[in-house]
Amino acid sequence: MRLRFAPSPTGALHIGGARTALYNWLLARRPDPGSGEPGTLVLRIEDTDRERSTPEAVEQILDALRWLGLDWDEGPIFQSERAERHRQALDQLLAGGHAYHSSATGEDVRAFKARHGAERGFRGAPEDPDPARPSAVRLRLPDRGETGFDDVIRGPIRFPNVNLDDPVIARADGSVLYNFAVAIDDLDAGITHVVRGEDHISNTPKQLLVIEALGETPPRYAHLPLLHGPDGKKLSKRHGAASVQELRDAGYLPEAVDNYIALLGAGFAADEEHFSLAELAERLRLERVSKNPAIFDERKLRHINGLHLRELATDELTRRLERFTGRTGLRGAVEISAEKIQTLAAFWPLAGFVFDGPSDDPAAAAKVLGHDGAIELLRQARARLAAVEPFALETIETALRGLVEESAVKPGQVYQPLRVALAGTTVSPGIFETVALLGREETLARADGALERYG
RNA sequence: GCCGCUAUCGUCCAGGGGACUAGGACGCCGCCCUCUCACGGCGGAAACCCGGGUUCGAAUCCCGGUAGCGGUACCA
Repeated sequence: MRLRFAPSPTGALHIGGARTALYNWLLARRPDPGSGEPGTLVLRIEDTDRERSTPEAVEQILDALRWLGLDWDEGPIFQSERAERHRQALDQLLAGGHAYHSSATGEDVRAFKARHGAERGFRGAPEDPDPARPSAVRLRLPDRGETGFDDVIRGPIRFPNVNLDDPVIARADGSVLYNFAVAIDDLDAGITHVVRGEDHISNTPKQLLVIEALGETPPRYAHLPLLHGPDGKKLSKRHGAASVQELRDAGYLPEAVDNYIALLGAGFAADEEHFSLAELAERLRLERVSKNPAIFDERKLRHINGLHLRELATDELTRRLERFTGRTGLRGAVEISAEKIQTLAAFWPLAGFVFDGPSDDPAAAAKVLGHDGAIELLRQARARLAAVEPFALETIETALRGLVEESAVKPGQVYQPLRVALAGTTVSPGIFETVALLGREETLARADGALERYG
């Protein structure tokens, strides 16, 4: 199996494009069910639009792919670097009478359809090339018969040739168009399976016709369903995150992103959905991929992210969190926060107080410390903590639970004022763990600070 | 308009002629656990687009309609 993926080099790696890349990668990274041989993955860059595909933009795409844990065996191959070969194939078609020069414009095509009916494909009149006035090149299509293929996911798809326009395959300036270039490149790279988005279904007959005119054998095609935003429309910025880069910035783990986007359309049995890349590669079966478009649901991504996050060893999670936040010395706080966060971004709002001091949340203070007896209980908690020996998790817990029992109050009446004194907020990691991490000196200082301010 | 693809809970997936009283997950609601928030556990509400046909029997197969989406460039 030889596969390829060809992201648009516009800087942002769209989530749909990421899934296409991932599926190709998964398919290539496990032994072919038939031969037992591993597949080969070719990266192709469609970079003919110089405005959008700068070297920086291309590098951003590659970076996003690497972040997802994907690699490739050959490439990147730049479409722009293959101009000579494209020119040669074009000459071959021209010489063989499969293509012809045509200066027909979009206007001419519309006029043609007005005469022959909207469903009638455009057929142009061949013109002699005039060096003074270069013209575009169109592929000559047959009127009879149909062009079709057996989609691995969807089954047979057929297009009556009579409905297809003679496609322009080269511009007047000699540069070739995507549907021509990609067909040549797939052939030359020996691609056996083209796995891409559903938006390419109607491009397929054009590519097939090019390959046929060249007398070559086409690869197999599999068209993946598209990904949409929660409103059913094409996924875009206003849906929150539309690119892999945005997901990374939002604190998602690459293994969770891989897991979730692979699930959208994977058609796995419903009993499990928490997978590593290796497990995904083992299970993915193109024939089972769903045919309907999926809606990207960030809430489910969060859930799966939480699963992968809690699976990380503390040291590894610490490493990632330190890189994400740009801070160091986070390990202790990570240890007591890990089970409470779903994304990397959730860590600092939960545990940042350990390093930056209690956050200033007057509403929380008023709500908790304003209660009858809260200040007094905080004072007593402070006193007990001052006397705890040694200052460790178990002894701290014993001391505070003792206070709860002896005061005959609900646990929260002791813990919440203390929490607000230490963290500034009503939500934090476990109170005993927080006290132990802060240490006696810091804990007492913060308790004193709260007593002074609100007492 | 034309060409094409698709149609099961709000969402993602199972189920592909009888095992369907349609299953799981996310989300939502309730309860339990509990120092807050999470995690975890238990329970609940929630779907076969519509109409024909085939068949003893249709969510499942066929046809039509409708809807959604994609394409319709001298873009990729």
